[in-house]
Amino acid sequence: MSYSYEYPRPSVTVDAVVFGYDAGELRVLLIERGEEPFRGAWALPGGFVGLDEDLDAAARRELREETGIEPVLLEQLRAFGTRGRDPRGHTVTVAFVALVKLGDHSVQAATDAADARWFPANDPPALAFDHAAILQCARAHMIEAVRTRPVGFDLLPAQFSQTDLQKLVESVLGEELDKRNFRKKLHALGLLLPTGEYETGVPRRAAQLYRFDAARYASLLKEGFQFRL
Amino acid sequence: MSYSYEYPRPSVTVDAVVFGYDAGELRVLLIERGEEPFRGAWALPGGFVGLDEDLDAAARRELREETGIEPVLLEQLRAFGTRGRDPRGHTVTVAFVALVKLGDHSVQAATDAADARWFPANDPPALAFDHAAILQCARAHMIEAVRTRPVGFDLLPAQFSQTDLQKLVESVLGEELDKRNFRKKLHALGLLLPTGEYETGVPRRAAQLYRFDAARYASLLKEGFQFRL
DNA sequence: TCAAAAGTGTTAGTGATACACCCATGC
DNA sequence: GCATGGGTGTATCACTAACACTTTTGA
Repeated sequence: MSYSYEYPRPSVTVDAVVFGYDAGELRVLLIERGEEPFRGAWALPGGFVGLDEDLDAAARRELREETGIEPVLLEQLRAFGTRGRDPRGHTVTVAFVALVKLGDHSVQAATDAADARWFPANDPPALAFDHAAILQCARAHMIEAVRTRPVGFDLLPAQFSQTDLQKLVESVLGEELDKRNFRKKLHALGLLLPTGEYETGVPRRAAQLYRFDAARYASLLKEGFQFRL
Repeated sequence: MSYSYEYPRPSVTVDAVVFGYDAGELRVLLIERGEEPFRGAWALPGGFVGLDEDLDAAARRELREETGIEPVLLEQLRAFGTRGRDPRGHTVTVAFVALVKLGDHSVQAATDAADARWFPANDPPALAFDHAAILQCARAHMIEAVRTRPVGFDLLPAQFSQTDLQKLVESVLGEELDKRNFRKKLHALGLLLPTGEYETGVPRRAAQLYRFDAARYASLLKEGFQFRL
């Protein structure tokens, strides 16, 4: 007996909602389940927590194993533990949200994932377990996050135009924003550095590219600064 | 064998940070542990999740059993699963925040709680496990909550003065607010109904008492209203 | 020369902040 | 009559929201 508890217990899993951004659309990474239950269905990547494993370490490990992705930003959403959410028996899952720059990663399914692909976050396929509810919760989390933290900088490539960032924010919020007001706020924050480079290959005037001033953001945070778009 | 999984697994517990408000101070309900580990230490009420039990049901059950309290408002904070947080073996706990009107409840310790008492939330005793970190997280949650949701109405008696509410908000935020501005915002929200009754037994002009217009708040919420103080 | 997006300022309104005095009451 | 908090309004400032045209470029 490897446990010191005598109690019967629910199982513990982690699931990750991995968001990326591509072609003007927020995307979510899903795997096709290669094992029962829900074999052949799409699901969030995730799996069982090891006996002596931190929750976030477990989430990273499952992500790596099932999809080949190593996210920079991974944060906990919350736990889901409704009775009956897993047909195999009572299972509590701790859901995480991860953000990745899509260009930095090519996904490759492995272990118990038959396939791994990006889907539109706002129009996903049917999902296994209660993963639709978890995704829904993660999208609500993103709406909050995109306004109060510079998450756009984790989703976009290192260099991006102001319009790129605006389109991303709009696609998360599901509403359009005024270009001039958006840029005014952006410049007021003082977190954008022009790189001196420009878009290429566009059939119109090329936009200035910027990068995120992470050092300045870190120092502003220490002074109690609150990001808000 | 009562499990259908072959995996070794962490244990799952729930812990509740129960906040009340009394004598101008935010308070937290703690129990004195009657069992090892940490016997005799103060801790958050909580315990093991039953094999087929919803997380919030488990939290309510543990609260009832250990302290006699049945909170109206109970919401999940997040899961804590750092390796080594429980000396008995890897244990994941899902923490909840509950708000109660102190006058409605008298606490009484039971089951594995030797004692149950209210402590100042901002100056608690040393706590078992990682409960100090959980409490810290719950306090941060309250700071956010008190600004964006009418939580004051869950902590105060049914009738209260504007000053009561302001003092509560101030004690959660840890900063003082301007009386006139506070009242202006409060009235702008339109959620306070004067009851026509007044404070009694105070050696000065008695303050008008109000109650929270819960029906109006519910209907405002449906229209996409966002509470903010 | 056309299409498509880049870039750029002003105004009006709304909400936030700062601030001080008189009033009612109980002792 | 005095001490205590109850109750009230105004002026300023900052931020938000609404709004349209010219410029650059590639095809």
